[in-house]
Amino acid sequence: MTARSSGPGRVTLIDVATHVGMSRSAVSMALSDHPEIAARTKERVRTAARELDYVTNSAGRALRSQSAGSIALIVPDTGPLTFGHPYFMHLLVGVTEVCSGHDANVIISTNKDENSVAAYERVLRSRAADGAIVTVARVGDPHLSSLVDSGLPVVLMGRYPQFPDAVSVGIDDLSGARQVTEHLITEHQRRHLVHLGGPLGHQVTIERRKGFRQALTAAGLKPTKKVWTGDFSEESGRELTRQLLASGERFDAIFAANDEMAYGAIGVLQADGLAVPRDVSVVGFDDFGLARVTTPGITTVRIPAEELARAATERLFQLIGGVDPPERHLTLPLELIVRESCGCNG
Amino acid sequence: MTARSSGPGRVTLIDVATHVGMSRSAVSMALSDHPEIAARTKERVRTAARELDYVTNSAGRALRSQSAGSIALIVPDTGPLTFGHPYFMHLLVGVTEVCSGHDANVIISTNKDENSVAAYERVLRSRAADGAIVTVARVGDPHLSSLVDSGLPVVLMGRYPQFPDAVSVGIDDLSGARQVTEHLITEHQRRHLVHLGGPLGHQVTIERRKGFRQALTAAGLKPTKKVWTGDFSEESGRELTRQLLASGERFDAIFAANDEMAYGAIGVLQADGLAVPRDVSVVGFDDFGLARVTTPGITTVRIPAEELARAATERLFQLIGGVDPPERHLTLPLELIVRESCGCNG
DNA sequence: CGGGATCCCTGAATCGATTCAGGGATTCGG
DNA sequence: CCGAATCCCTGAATCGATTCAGGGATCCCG
Repeated sequence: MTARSSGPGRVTLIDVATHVGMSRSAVSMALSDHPEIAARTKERVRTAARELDYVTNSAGRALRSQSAGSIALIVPDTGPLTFGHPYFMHLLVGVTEVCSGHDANVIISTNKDENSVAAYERVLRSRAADGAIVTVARVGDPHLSSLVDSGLPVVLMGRYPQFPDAVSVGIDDLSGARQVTEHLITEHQRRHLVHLGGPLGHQVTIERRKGFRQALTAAGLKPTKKVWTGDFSEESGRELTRQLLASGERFDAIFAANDEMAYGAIGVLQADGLAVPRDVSVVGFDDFGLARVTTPGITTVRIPAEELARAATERLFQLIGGVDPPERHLTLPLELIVRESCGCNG
Repeated sequence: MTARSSGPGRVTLIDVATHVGMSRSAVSMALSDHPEIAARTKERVRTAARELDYVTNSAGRALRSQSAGSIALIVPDTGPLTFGHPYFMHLLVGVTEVCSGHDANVIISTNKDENSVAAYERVLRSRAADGAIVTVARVGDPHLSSLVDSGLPVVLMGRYPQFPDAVSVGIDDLSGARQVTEHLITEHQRRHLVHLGGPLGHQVTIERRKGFRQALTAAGLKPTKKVWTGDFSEESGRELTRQLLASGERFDAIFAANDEMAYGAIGVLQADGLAVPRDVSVVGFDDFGLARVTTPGITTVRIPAEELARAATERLFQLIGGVDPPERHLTLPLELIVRESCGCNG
C-alpha cells in the first residue's frame, strides 16, 4: 500500500527532496536519470518518490519544458459528419495507440462555432497541445489556412491540394471510386450508373465523383446529366434516391459517396419494389462497420482509418520533434470489399 | 487580419504589457475583468491583446491557478468492450458537449496495462485533468478502488455497489432486462428462454442476468441450468449459440446481454436453418446503432448513452467546483425498443 | 604532500500567469 | 487649503519542475 497524501496530488519535488535530504534539483535530475547523479542516489530518490507517491505535476513540467505532453485531435462538430460518426472512433483508436507509446495524452477538440476564433486554434496557441491532427475540414476553411500557415505542428487527414506544403495522410479516393465503379461495369454489366455525391466543399466529394466519371468515360459510358449532392447522411441517401426515382431517369446501379448513403438508398429502392442487387446494384465507400451488417451486405471500399490515424500521429510526433517527414503526403492503399449489394456472392 | 508572431505562440503577458505601457499584473487583471481596473484601461488592453494575437499560456495558468481546465474520460483498452465500441462514441459526444460549455478540454485516457500503475491515475495525480469520468471498470479493479478513495473528483458510469459513496450515473440494467424478457414471455408466448450473458466481473452482467431470472420466476418459468457466459463480442454470441445448439437444449427465445451478441446469435441460428423470429425470438440490449440496421431489426433496450454522459459530466463539474451532488447515484430511464427479431412488426 | 582531475551535488534563474498588499495620484468634504 | 477617501495600478511573491554554471569533496599520481 502506497502512502496517501491528505490533499490530493500535493506531493512535490521539495517533499521528496526533504525526505532524502537533498536539493530538489538533484531529485529532479535523479528522476530523469541524469548522468551526473550517482547510481546509488538515483535508487534512493526513486524509492523515496515511490514511497511518497510522487507524481510530476504536469503544469510545472509543461511550463518549464515548453511542451505540453499532449496532442489534439480536431474533429468537426457541424453537419452530419460530426464526431458521432464511426470514422472518428477508428481514428481515435489509432491516435491513442500511438500516443500511449509516446507517453502523450490525447485532447479532443471540437470545431464547433464556425464564426468565432476556432477553438482548436486556441488549444494550440495556448500550448495545451504540442500539435494537432485535423480530421475533416472544408476546402476553404479560413481557420485551417491560418493554422497551417502558423507553422505549428499540424497533420491533416485527407488530401488538401490547396496546402501543398502541409503534412497530410490520406487515401486515393479517386482511384477507390474508379475501382468500385469499374466493378459495377465489368463484373455486373451495369450501364446506367448514378453517383450520389457527398457534400460540396469537401475534397473527398470532388475526388470520388471524379473517379466515378473516369470509370464511366473509360468504359465509353456517359455520365448522367444531373449531379446528385448529399451530405453523407443516411437520410440524404434516402432523399436523393426518392428524387432519383421521381425523376424518371433510367438507372441500374448506384454508387453512393459513403456507406450510410448507400444504406439509405437501398431502403428506398426496396420500399419502391426494386430488388437490390437484382434490379439495381448499390455500392458505397468507407466500410466502417455498417456495410458489413446490413442485408444485403454493402460492397464498398475500405478506408484503413486506424492505420491512417497511426501514420498521422507518427508524423505529428516527428513534426513536434523537429523532424520534417521526407514526403509531405502519404497515401495509404484502399481495398475493394465485395459483398452482396453489387450482385456478387448471390 | 491579425498579427502573427514569428515564433509560434510566443506572445506573453509581458508583450501585451509593454505594448500598452503597463505592468503585467494590470494586464492580467484587465483580461480577467477584475473590478479594480478602469473600464477604459480594460478596453485598451483587450484591443492590444487582440492585435498581438495573445493567447493565455495554459501551463502558466494551470500552474498558478492549480486547475488544468480539462477533464479525463477514462476508457478501457482491454477486452472486447474497448473503446472502438460505439458506446464510447456516444459518451464522447455527450462529454464534449458539456465540456465545451465549461470551456474545458477533454483528455482521452486509456486504461491499458492492468498491472502497472494505471495510466489514468497518473493523469489525475499529475493534475493534467481536474477530474475524471470512468466509463467501464471491472468489479474488483484495485486501481479504481484507490482512485475513488483518493478523494479526487471522479464520476463513475454504471452501478458500483462496492463504492456506495462514489458519485455515479447509470441505468437500471435489472429492470431493463426484466422488461425485455417479459416482452418475450407475454407478447410472444415464449417459454424456453436462454440468456447469453456478458463477461464475468462486470456489474451489468450480474444485473441483466438477475433481471432475466426475475422475469422467468415471475412467470412461473424455470431458468435453464447452464449459465452462458460471453464477452459482449459478436463472436462470443456466435460461439455460445453454436454451443447452445450442440447442447440439444430446447429453446425458443434468446436474450443476449447486448446487441452484438444478439447479432452473432441470429447469424448462427439462420445458418442452422432456424428462422428468426419465427422459430426463435432474439433480443439484445444497448441500441447503439447495430440493432437498427440488421435484418431482422433487433428488439432491444435503449441505453441513453449521450444523456448519461452529459449527466456524468455535469456532476463531475459540480464535484470539481466543490459541490457535492445531492444524490450520489443517478439512474436514467431505459426504453424498450421493439423491432422485428422478437416477433413483432412481422 | 600538493596539484589537478573527477565525481556529485547545490543554488539560482527561468518558464507564464495570477494575486494581493501597498502606495501614488486624484477627488472630495470641510 | 489640508486631510481623508477613492480609484487604479505596481511590485513582489508564488505555483512546480528543470537546467546549468559553479564549487566542495574525494581520488589519483608524481
